Amino acid sequence: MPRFFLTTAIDYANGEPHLGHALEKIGADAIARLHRQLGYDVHLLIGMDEHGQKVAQTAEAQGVPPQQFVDNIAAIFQAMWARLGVRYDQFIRTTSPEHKAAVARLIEQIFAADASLPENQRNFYERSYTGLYCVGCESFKQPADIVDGKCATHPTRTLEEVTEHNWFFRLSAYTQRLKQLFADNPSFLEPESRRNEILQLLEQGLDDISASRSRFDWGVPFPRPLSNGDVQTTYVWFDALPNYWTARFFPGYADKAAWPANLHVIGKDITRFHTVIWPAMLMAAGEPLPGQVWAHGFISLGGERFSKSAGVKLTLDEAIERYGVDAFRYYLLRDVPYDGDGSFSWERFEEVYNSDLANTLGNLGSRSVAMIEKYRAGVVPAAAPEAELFAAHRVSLAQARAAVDGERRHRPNEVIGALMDVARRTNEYIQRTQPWVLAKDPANAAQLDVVLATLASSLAHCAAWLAPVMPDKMQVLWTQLGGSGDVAHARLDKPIDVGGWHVSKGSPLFPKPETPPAAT
RNA sequence: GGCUGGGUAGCUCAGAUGGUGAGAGCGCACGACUCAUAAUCGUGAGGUCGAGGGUUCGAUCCCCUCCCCAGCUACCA
Repeated sequence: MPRFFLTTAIDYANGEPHLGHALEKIGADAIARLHRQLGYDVHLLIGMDEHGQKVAQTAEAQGVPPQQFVDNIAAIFQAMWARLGVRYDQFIRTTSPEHKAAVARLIEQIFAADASLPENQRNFYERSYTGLYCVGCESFKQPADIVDGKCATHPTRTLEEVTEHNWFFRLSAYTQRLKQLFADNPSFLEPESRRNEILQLLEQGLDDISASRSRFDWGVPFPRPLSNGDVQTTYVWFDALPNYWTARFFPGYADKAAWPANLHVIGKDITRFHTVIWPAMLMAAGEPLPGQVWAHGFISLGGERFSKSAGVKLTLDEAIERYGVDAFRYYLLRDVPYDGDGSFSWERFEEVYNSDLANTLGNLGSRSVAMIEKYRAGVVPAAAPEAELFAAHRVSLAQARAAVDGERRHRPNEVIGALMDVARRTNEYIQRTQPWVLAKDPANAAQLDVVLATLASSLAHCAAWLAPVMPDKMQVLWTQLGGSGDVAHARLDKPIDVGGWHVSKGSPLFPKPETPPAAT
């Protein structure tokens, strides 16, 4: 059984989960579930990035010890993932002893490699860093952040020139090897638009980066002191990024999280870290590289962008409560192309819910089950589905397959599109064959058998393929059709035989709300 | 400023190595049907394919200029 180890970005424990977090996790969850149903041995890693100055500051502002603060945030995130049906296999936290020990291990691995290199080529070296420091932000500012000689966010403060002595990582030495990586393996980073940006960056050449910092201590102590004896704190690159690699050092995960991962799912804002710094670190440590980095787009709300640090304008609770978790997952995955940006609006949500879920899919389920009950006492005839219709269905399913692990991989919205084609085509088929007319004359019994078997089979495929998107609702549909057990165990790469299944009509899968929802 | 990708029906988008009538879904209008969640099916609506110029027998798709949008341009994560 092929394994598929995928990760999502670990979320910064500085606030509550919002729409942007949800998009990434739901997308990764759908990708993971699709792979499970295609027979992969899947390991989905999710977690929290809990160190750094901001977390320490926020905790202090709330008068809480930092560990207690991040424990609380982590619990909130995990509760949200549970609520959203995000089924991860491992939840990693950078404050875990296992992670901290493994970070030190990775750094030591690089030092070990350095031992055989001439001094001017060693990955880690000490250097003074001089920059303009904003007291307001408590961080160094880059030229882009500076307006008229002042920090853009604290224009009343004076920027101070501050010098720090740190451990540095010789990122500049990897420019050529990274170029080679992208030349040899273009799909290392997708989508292509993001890859182009990184290639451009590499053309400009890379600067070395800090590996340790002195101004905060909420983090992993850098394993080696500076020559002056100071022990500094491991900087974010060497603390957060390695979580994908340190996951296997947690008890019970040595095999499941065995390095390398097949896929890193990240937001487009952190592409550079994952496709330049992270591979360089791994090269320095002599570790294999992850299979692929997939940089998804963002979702906006009324034109305002969501990011990890943006304010919350829409609570996930509101979005979930409107039409239920599964409808929310469907809407996000269907309307936000994973390789592009999308926007959230209540009007659009309602439109998608009514059109796709209630009218096309939900109603197809209702009418099909009703007819099987009415005309065949609830038993799906053991006839072969109609050949021509299924030939068309198979084309759609092949497209869906390609959107999982084929040419168009990691595009859940295309899986959804293909299955909606199946549903629409099946509705047309009903209209064309008019089973209610066939049912009036017993001479048409064989023909009616074919039609009803075709409907049940079409729906079973919809349920199986859309289960990764809407786990609960598709389980209900599957059960209504008479499918046994867990729809999540239905294989997508094998035919589904529905002959003899006992259908049972329930309440509508996607009921329309009694009163129209409030406008945005 | 530099670089990259875009600007196609009301909305979200697909598409053509340049050539009979430019497509899909949704929304809308009209018609059909009744198995079904007043659902479904069919038909239609006529969008200067961002603006101007050029190449060509012919461009929305090629070239040039311009306008607009998004992203990237490296130590908050």
